[in-house]
Amino acid sequence: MDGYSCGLDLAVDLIGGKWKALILWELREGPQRFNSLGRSLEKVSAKMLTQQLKEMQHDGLVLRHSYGEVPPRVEYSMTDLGQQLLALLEPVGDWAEANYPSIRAARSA
Amino acid sequence: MDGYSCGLDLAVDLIGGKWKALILWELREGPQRFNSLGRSLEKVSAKMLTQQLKEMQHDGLVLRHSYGEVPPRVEYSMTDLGQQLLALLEPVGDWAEANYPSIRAARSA
DNA sequence: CTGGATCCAGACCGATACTG
DNA sequence: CAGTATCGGTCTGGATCCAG
Repeated sequence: MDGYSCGLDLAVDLIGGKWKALILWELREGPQRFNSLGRSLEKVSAKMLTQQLKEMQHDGLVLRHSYGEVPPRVEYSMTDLGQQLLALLEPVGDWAEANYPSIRAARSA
Repeated sequence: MDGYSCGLDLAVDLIGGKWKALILWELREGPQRFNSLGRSLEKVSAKMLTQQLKEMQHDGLVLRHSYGEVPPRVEYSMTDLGQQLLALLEPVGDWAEANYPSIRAARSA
């Protein structure tokens, strides 16, 4: 496991980025184009989106498919690895949403 | 959900920090003292550890108990919320560890 | 449309020294 | 032991302009 102390360490490295988990989430219903992703994520800049997508490609979580067209059309989709990871992340998101009141309460205490 | 676009967004905010998931992990077998945590995490500085623990207290994930002793003794433990979250994070860690070979392969490709 | 390149402010984080 | 305070370098991330 190289420099990782445990699996969780590696997992944080894979999706700890500010946008990566959300990118997977947005891809849950199928491939999306670059600008479509950008609109879905609203607050992400093109620069960040490019950067995070590149890292996720490099980690084997997403796939980039460029149609060789003009004007350009590029679609991003999840790999098998990405889909597996998202499947584990969904319960975390559901839990967070369900416990939002508790978290709010803790924060305002 | 205030500024959060979905539950996953909130979850990333809760444990997206570089050390938070690992702190929960280290607390899985019971309360730990400040320096003990620091040694377990190895590469974390006292400053970072303090900071992340504070945020996690504020979010209701960990509890800080100070025995009013000299020399000081402070123990950190998980709240119920923290334990629930860790339970969901463990499969993610297990998955990452199991798929480490695939990830390595993707990275070196 | 899908980016790349550059600039810049602020956040992040490690090292060090200090306190109760 | 369990932190706090400060300094300074690095990295993040937004804004802007440019290219194929």
